[in-house]
Amino acid sequence: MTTNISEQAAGGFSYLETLNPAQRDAVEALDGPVLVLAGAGTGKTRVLTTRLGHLLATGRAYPSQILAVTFTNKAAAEMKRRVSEMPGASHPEYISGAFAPGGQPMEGWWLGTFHSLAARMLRRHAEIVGLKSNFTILNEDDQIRLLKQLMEAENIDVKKWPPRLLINVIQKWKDKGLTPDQVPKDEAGHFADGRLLGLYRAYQERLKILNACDFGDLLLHVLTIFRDPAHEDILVKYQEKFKYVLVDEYQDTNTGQYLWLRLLAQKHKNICCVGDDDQSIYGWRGADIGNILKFEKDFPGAKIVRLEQNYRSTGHILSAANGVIAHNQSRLGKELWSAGDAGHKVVVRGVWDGMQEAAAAAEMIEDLQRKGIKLSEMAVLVRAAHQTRAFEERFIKEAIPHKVLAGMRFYERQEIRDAIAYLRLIAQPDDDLAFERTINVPKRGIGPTTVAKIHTLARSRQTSLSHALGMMLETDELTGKTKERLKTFMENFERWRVLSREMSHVELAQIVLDESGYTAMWLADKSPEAAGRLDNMKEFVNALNEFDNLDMFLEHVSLVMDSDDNTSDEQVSIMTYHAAKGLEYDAVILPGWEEGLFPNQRAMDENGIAGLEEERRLAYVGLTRAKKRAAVFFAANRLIYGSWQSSLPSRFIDELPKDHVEVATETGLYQAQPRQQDYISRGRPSRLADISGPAPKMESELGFGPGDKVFHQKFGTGTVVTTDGNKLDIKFDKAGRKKVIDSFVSKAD
DNA sequence: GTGATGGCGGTTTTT
DNA sequence: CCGCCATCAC
Repeated sequence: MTTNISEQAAGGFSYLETLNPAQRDAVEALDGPVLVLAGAGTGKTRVLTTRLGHLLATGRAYPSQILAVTFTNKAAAEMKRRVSEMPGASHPEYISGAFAPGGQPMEGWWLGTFHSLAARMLRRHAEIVGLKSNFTILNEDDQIRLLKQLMEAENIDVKKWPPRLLINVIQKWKDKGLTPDQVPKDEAGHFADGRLLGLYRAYQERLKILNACDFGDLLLHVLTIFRDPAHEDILVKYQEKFKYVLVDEYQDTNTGQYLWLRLLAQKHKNICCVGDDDQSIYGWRGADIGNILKFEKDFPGAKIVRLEQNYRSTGHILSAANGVIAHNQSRLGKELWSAGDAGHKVVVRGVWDGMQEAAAAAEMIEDLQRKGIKLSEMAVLVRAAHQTRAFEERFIKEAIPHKVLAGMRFYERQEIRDAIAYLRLIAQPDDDLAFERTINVPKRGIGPTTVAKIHTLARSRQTSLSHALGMMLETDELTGKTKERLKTFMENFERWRVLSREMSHVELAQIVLDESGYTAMWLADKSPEAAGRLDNMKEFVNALNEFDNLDMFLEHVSLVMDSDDNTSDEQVSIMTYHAAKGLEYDAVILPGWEEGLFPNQRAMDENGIAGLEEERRLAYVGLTRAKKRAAVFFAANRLIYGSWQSSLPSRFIDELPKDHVEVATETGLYQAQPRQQDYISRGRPSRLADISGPAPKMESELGFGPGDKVFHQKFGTGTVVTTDGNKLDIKFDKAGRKKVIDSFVSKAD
């Protein structure tokens, strides 16, 4: 089987000749540690895939000996696709099965996300950490519900300590590779009155009983196994197996992922990490740019290659992006250049409010279409998922084909999660969370009291809810209709479990949805969204066809959380900056460049300068997605929590170098703002910032004071109640009480 | 056990 | 303004 490979090796590697010298360097340095600092659009993915193909073509390794890690499922799928097109890698032995549905790693290939690869390892050694190999992977919702239950059992006030917040803290520990025993005592701190560490421990215990783990556990458990001297053989086996390690988006790895990589690469030390510090946008999830700096320390003699020639964007766009990112203090520093022409300047346009912004985007899209750019080559990128709505609505109105790749993901929709819960409970009777989700959906007259009874029994017998209910049904604990219904419920599942062995999971899913009454429930529902939900359920059953069996599907669902209906038709894409990483479009529209929204106020409040710089990197990522056209919008007014707020243009707009910008603002809404460099909080101060902020002055910066009569274009006339810097609290005659920036009102008499 | 009502808090980004 | 909850009447 190696014959073909050596023939390839004997011939020249034609694919190397199309690379520039730096790229070629990065590809050909196969042995030893390599760090590739690759700016946006410098051919990073190309280098990675070519390198992967080159490893195969030169016969250095079989696919099973290469660990290739990406950050997103999309990136993993893309890499598989591109490797398969490599001349040296096209040997059928290597490619067969490379395209697992949903981008899961296939037998033989170890190419995937950190999480999917770790899950695969964990399934092989699950029993070491007290799990069974068919453990379920919890989503965020399950995690929060579970923690909440534990808190209620421990009498911790869930109002004072929102489970969502606490689960985040726990998640951060997990991201750092810390089990409950390893969390530094002082770090557990004041959370939940000092009881968070105990909660963490209880939560992990509970997960074990449920035979489940959360996202962080996938890596954490594997790390635990690797670090356990009693199981050294396992680590050694993997270390020997993986002759070569490739890592994409290295700047976004967190500590746990870093430790995982370092352990795995220890034997052969052939590790190649590709990253760009300027595109590090996952600091909030524990990503540590320090990992880039640590690389040389941990792998002495590492070869460092810089890719700075940009092939993606035209000159003005690239210069604009460079100009913005240059304002960041903490960066390794690099300047991208392009051999291409200057192209068009970045358009900056101010509009009155969010609706006009969406209209302006629609208008621009139609204009670009007339100029010959395809809809599939355009994208609207936003800071936060909720911003997508205004654009979606407007595009529907204007009949602009579009797809939203953010916000509610397919598998997170209620009806889909319900359907999945049914399937989960069939596959795993002990899945308590699925049990709770299905027990009274559709309504069966099983209320909290009954569920509590089952809970109590389950807890005292240390068993699952399903099992506890089974026991209970043999007693007289339950009576009448309740008992009847629960019996039917149990019998249904037993029957479905039998069916699942003899029929395809697709048929099974359809039967379960119908027989459980779930379909009927939505058919009977006359709310406007019921029809859409039924459609989604059809799509769901359809999606099952892509998988060989139920288990594979469930694995996919927990890791991917997105359906693959990537119908790359003629549609404009709407998504977040985070989702856009690694993608490129001819034209990119970047709305919402306003202080507080982008840069996001909370990011700045919580993380200060570091937070601001991460926001700036997002701006950089956004701009560098554009090949030919980029447009930045900001609105003077926003509807926030149902009330209108004036907003100021983002400081990032001022940071765009003038020579590369074309201002297209009609009403003079935009003028450069004089401001101090190191002053973070500007515009409306947040609740948090208020605490330490400067004491409010009686008079605003523009000379408004309490009692002044003022006029606002949107709200009409009103009276100033209080002032705080340039922010006025005004009681409007018609519109009620609003907070407004003083430059948006004028004195009235 | 269920459905209606009203108060309150919340909007960052994802595997 | 929305969705989530706790509470209350049936």
